[in-house]
Amino acid sequence: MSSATSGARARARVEVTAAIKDEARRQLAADGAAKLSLRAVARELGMVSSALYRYFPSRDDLLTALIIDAYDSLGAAVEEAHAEVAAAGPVRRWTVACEAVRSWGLDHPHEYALIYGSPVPGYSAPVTTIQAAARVGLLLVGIVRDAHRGRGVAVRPLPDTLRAEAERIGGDLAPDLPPAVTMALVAAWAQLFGLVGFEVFGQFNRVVEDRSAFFSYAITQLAHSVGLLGQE
Amino acid sequence: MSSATSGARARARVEVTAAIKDEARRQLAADGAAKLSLRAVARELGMVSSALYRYFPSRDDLLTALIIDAYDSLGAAVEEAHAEVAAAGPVRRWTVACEAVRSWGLDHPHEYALIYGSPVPGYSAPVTTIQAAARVGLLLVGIVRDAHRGRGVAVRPLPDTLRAEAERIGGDLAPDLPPAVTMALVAAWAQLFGLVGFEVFGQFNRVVEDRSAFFSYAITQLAHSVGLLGQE
DNA sequence: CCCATTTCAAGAGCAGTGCTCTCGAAAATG
DNA sequence: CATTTTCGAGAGCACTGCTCTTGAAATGGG
Repeated sequence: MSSATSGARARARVEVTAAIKDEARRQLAADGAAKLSLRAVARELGMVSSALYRYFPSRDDLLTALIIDAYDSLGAAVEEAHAEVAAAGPVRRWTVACEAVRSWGLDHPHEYALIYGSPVPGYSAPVTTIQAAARVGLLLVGIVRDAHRGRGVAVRPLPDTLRAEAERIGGDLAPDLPPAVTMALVAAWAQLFGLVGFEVFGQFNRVVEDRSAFFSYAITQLAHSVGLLGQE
Repeated sequence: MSSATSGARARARVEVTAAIKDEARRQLAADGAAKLSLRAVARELGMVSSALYRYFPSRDDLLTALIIDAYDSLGAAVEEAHAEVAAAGPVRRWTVACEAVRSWGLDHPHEYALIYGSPVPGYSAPVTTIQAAARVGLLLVGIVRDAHRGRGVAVRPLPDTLRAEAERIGGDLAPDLPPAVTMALVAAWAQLFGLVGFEVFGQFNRVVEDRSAFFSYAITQLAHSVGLLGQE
């Protein structure tokens, strides 16, 4: 029962697993999560549907694997885009990271819906996905923290009610950040995905025309709100 | 072929249609859109599944009807909550409206997912839904417009690139609003649903503990961004 | 090296789904 | 009253997720 690699057998297993995920990802990107069919995946791979259950015990498990991959794909895309401007100032780094989230969402609408739209399988995400989901958030934290170390950020003061909460959140990942900045950053994090989600899901359809310009404006406002620009 | 009411027959038809939607809404609220089954709805109503197709030509059409109803339900909830503080200042009106959106989302997570999560049926929403979808947005516009008429709102200046866009958007529904306010309002609109969506879909799960306090803080920041508070 | 154990693909089969078609009864219309 | 339209019921098709059994491989210990 050892999960260790036992030679050619184990190698074939990871290969088949990867092939299944690849084909599933293809169907997901083409038709969305609702139309993803285990039987169609198996058919396309030339195997019978019951064989597929040796690799994924259920459709939801396959979907969960795709969710984690989607988080990873988004995280990698954002990190890659950010890496090219890692030496620039915080505003540029912030802008590039946010734009990368938007680009990825527009390029992968169904994957975006899978992770930031309604959670399709069970209700609460397995713990495995949490790490993958945190990548973008952590990168944004890093940008703001560097800016704060560099020259101090100015943000609207925080109500006392939230001081403890902000210190608790900040304690885990950015103890050097003032509580007001931590809280503003969490809000900006959610708001960024609100902006991208509205565009990806067509909520801007008869409202906003020049969506690139609008998004660029909106994330600049967000940069303000976390103290990356001028005084606030 | 007249669609006018032709007596008892037409009355029965709207009654059955309503019963179908009610039962479908029940299943939607209980198990989510993915598990909504035409056959189960028919079974529960004591009719055979094929009879249901006389009222809704497909599952997607039934879902579309539920989407419109969900938009209306949300719109009504927000308008009702707002009506009780219609005489108060703009900040209170803004706060109450945003809180009503959050409450409705937390109370109806599956309906919320249906309209603001991934669009389940076809890709682009039918024109019918647009009106229903606009209710909350229009209410927010009204609050900010009143505030502007009252004593003028102050907002960060708008880049020239977006001036035309802002005037186009504002021209349809709030010509008296300065372009910078219009644009900030559109952004705040999307960001509000980003905040609610993150909470409803569990994205705050191991991050934010006191979500009520956090939300209250975040929408106050949004009120700032549309010029409802202090300077800036 | 050989034999017991595990791993896996294949097939049949079950319960459920959306949807279409036909048929007969009932209601509405001229 | 006769005719047209409307509607419910049933059978049936193609599809889904999933389970169980069967037989052939590959694996690993004696």
